[in-house]
Order: sequence, then structure tokens, then C-alpha cells
Amino acid sequence: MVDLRFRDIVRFSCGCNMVADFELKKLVKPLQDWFDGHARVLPWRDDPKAYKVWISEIMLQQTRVEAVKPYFARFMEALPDVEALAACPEDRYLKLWEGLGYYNRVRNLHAAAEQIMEQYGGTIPDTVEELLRLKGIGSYTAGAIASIAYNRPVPAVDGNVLRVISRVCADDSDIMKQSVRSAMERSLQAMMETEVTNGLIPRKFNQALMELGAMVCVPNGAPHCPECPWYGFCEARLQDKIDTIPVKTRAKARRIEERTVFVIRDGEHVALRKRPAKGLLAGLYELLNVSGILEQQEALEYVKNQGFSPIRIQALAPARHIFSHVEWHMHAYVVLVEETTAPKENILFTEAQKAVENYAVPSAFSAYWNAIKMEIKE
DNA sequence: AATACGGGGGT
DNA sequence: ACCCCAGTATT
Repeated sequence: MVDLRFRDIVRFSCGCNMVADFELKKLVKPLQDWFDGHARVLPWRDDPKAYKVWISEIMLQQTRVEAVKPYFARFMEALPDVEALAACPEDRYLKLWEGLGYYNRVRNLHAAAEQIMEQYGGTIPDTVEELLRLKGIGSYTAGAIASIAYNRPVPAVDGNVLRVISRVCADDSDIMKQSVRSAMERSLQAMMETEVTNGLIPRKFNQALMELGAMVCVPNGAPHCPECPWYGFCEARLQDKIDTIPVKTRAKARRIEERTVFVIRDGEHVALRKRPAKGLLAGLYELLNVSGILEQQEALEYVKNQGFSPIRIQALAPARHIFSHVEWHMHAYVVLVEETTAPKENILFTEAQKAVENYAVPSAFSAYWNAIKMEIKE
């Protein structure tokens, strides 16, 4: 077997820095052994069939394990296989995703399910090349599915892996750069192909790398080095660079948007509107709202223009919601309207209970939408 | 190479 | 406040 050494990884990956003069097998074995004793029990781990791996990996993109758990259970029950997902209407899968964020993920999931039905007879492909052609599956997810579901020796480089590998080699490359990620993928690919004949188990190794990042070499706060299977040879620790590695350029500041939100109601109905098919919160349902801050008279005028006959208007407490790149500062009014009111075509004026049950309303509106939900419960 | 795209938890 | 999260698609 080729005697790949750790410094080869480092050189492949960034060409800078560190050399650690130990063999790669010292990295693999302790990690896999540690994982055997410390792996969390997760709902998508007991039975690593491709569909479960796929759905969980998409949900886990930029999302914490704890947040995913309830969504995963609900999703698997409602849509237990590719065929069911492919046949699911938009409003239903959006409702299943409601509150999880990055809604294009579920839109792409549905599109990919259709692709899989048409091109692969309902079977999720097992190669990175084919997986990459599916909507919503990029380099990480293709590697995760191929390795975890099919045990192929391919890397799955996510934020955890970037952090853990950077630290163990004390590599100070900026992990926000695509080039750094690609290089790490290439080096891990080469290593895995070699070591798979020497005890490396792809599905175990990749999950272990991520588990280490999630539980020991943590993203926030100090890593738990004494618990780390790599304690003895982590270069970042040996060189006292735990606080400076990984290196990441910080994102630019958010812009702030002032908006005015309308809770338009009669005794039992509430007004909702479906958002455009593209852009922020695409396809979800929202309380009517406009850009800018409207005075009460202007607000009343707006509500009339939407086809309603207002009886009473009252200001609500302002609320804010923070997205990745935007921050909404919301001013709001509750407007009581006549029951015979006739809103414009693009507006739904439905029973509050039906609205809550059937339509996905983003968390951005929760300051106002939760009040409707509470009412339903009584 | 940048930017859009959610929401929530940690420090 | 700021960081980050089992990232991807688009520009």
C-alpha cells in the first residue's frame, strides 16, 4: 500500500504550512474507534438507506441537528419514499418545511425526486457524478450520500470537516475560500481511496469527522481537547493556535428594511398572500405587508385598496426578524374588516384555522402569526 | 469570487 | 453584538 503521510494532505490542501510527521493511519483508526464509542444515536443513523440519508442531509444543511429532528420524523412519516415526495404538491411540502428555513431546499428536493423517478426508476443513484446532477445536491451532499448510504470512499467536506482538518494540521488558510474546500476534498479523496484497503470505513470515517466537529472540536467556544482522539497530535493544540484556527473572513453586514404588516381579520377569517415563486421565502404565505412605515391613515387606505372594508384599526407592537442578509423592522396594524369584504384576487381570506393548518407561514411573522395560532387552540 | 437564501442557538 | 450551523444555486 502507498504510505501516504499526513504532510501530503497538508501540501495537497493548501500548500502552506504545517508538516506533521506521522502516518495517516494514526488519524483514521483513533477517529473511527472514538466514533464507535461516542456516536450519538440519531434518527437517520439507525437505518442508513439512501432516502433517509438524502432527506436528513438536505435538512442538515446550515441547520443544527436538534432543529432537524422533529422535521425529519414528520417528513418521513408524511413522505416515506421518493415516489411520495415526487407526487407531493408544493403547499404540502412547504408546510412540512415550515420554520426550517432555506425553502429552496425542499423545492429542490421535490424536483430531484421527480428526476429520480424519471431517470432512475425511483432509486437514488450511488455515484457522486450522478448525485451531483440532482437539484439541491452539491459537493458535500453528494459525498455524504455516496459514503454514508453506499459506503463509497468519497469525502463529505462540510463546516465541521473544514474546521477539524484545519486544526489538526494547523492550517491557516481561509476556509471561506472555495479553493481551500476543493483542495481539502481532493486530498481527502486521495487518502480515502488508499486507506479504504487498510481499515478505513467510508460511512464511519466521514460521520466520525463530522461528529468530532460537532461534539469535540466545536464551532462556538473552546474545543474539548482532553476528550479528543487526536489530542496527542493536533498541531493547532501543540502550537497553541486553537483560538486562531480555523481562519474565516467575516460576512458583510446586513441591511435593514422597514416594513408595515397588516393583520386583516373579521370574526373568523384572516388575510394571507402567497409570495412570489423566486427570492426570499419563495412560495410561502404571508400576512399582507409593504415596504416602509405607514401611518394609520395610510394603512387604512392600503387595506381599502386591497378590496377590504375596514371597520377598526389598531397599532400592534413593533417586531423584528433577522435573516442572513436582511433585517426586517416590522410595524404592524390589526384591522377588523366587514365579513362581506371582497379582497383582490391574489389574497386569500380564509378561516384562521384552515390557514394555520394548510399554509406555510415563515417565522418572520411569528410575532403576529402566533397570536392567530393561540386563538385557534382555544 | 460574491451574494442570496432562514432560523435559531451559543457566547 | 457576533458567530455558526452535516451548503447550494445564481450572478
